[in-house]
Amino acid sequence: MPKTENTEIAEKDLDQGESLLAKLALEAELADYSPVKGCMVIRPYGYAIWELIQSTLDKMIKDTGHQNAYFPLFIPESFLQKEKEHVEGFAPECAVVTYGGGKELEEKLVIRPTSETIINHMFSKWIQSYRDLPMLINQWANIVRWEMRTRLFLRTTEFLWQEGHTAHVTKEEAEEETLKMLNVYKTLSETILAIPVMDGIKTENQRFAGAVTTYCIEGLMKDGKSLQMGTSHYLGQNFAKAFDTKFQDQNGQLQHVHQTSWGVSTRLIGAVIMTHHDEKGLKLPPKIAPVQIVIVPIYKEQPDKEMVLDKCKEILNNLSKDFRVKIDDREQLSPGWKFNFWEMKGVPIRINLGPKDISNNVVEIVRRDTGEKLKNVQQKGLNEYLLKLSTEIQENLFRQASEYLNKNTFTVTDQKEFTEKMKSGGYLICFWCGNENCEEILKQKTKATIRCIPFKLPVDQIQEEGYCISCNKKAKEKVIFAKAY
RNA sequence: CGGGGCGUGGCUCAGCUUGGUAGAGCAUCUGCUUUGGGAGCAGAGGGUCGCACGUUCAAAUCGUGUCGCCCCGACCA
Repeated sequence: MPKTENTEIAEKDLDQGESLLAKLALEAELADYSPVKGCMVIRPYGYAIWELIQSTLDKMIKDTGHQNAYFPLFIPESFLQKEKEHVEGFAPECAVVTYGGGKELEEKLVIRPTSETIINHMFSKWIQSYRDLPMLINQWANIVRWEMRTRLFLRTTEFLWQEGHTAHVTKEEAEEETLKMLNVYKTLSETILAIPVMDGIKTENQRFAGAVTTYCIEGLMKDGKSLQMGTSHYLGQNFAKAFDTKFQDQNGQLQHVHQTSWGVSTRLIGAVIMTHHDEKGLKLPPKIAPVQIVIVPIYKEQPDKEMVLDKCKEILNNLSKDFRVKIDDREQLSPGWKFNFWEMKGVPIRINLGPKDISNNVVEIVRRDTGEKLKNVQQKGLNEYLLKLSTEIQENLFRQASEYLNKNTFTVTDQKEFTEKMKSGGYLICFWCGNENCEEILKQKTKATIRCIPFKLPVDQIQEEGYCISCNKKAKEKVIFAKAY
């Protein structure tokens, strides 16, 4: 595989691709394969990451006025069929229950691939007047989509997510909501997961089945492929019409509501894995690290041991106020083994503590993001020091990922260059005439698809008009192409 | 659904071509020495070789079938 000049995409990453993802997820004990094909078990360490993402996002969702609720896993088959595009989009990947209680069911039950239909059914009951609007609901749930090909965290048959569903009086209000939540996702990704994203609009090809407009955030993974990390849809009145979700306005007129839906899933954990790692293993951003600091005691003989462990506990107690911290006091394992173990698990900060440090009232600190060893850090004021360091690591991971994104984003104007550059992955920005066929031709050639029509472009790329990368006709839209998961 | 790979102690795998008493490393247990970047020595326990049928005096090994998982492709808000 030829290495393009400006790219830092390592050849080994290109080769390993997803086996790298599986290796990291399995080794770091985030997940395991389940006995059921395409499904995975999220292990405690992986689930702890999810809980941290979840609690942060849950607060953001509530802070923007939404309330949590829960709707059933089973959806009557007839519901799905009420919206034409929706059923066409989802039918092939639905799991359907036909038996219950030992009898064949009168109406088959679809295991939710998403909940627009059943939620609209309820909305149409709950919404009568403009005074009932906006209705702002979120649910945390599991969903099932029968995918042909699965990958740990990135695409599994069952996965966990959050789906927001809102209903509004006007189109404008609903569109504003759609963009507001997309922006929440962007903030979550950048400030919590330390992953920079491209935000934009999906082309018709990739629009959510039943939506008017689909917006997305896309992240560039370390192997050069793009990952859709979140979507937000303006649904217009499509579902409202299908489910007769109407309200009476101030003039007494009946109108259909304007709706949105938006979601992110456990795929975000896959994004973290594929963005932050090196040959030693994961690098978890402090804000979602289940263990932010691990203390490794180092001792030789008995009197040392007790003294070292006591000191470790003392430090743990102090740090516990500000951090998720843990002592690895397993006796049978050598310090060296523990260093490698916690590095593989992605713990952002490690403290090595031995007799020498204790006699000098210092500790040795090792940063996971840079590998840097910080010797002789004073025990006095350690919390403040580590709070600062933790922030710095969080920011540094984001900075590194941003640099990577910038270095692997190119503007291309002719097809030869496109084909050549796409070999090594990354984002290619170019003009596109809007014809789906043009995208298809390039997809056949390079496997790349249009990820989105970006909201913002680098300053030097602002240009009113150009020529379609595929057919060379005049084009107004600039799009981002990439190979995708 | 097509192509490929795999299935052997808890884990990673060798053994299969050319049938002949099931192996290694790691892990576990015991003892001693160790512990600042994946510790050493000595000893011990643990497997009806995915399943079924067949060939054979004899099958982890050969044949047929079957089940499962993984990978690649087709598919995919």
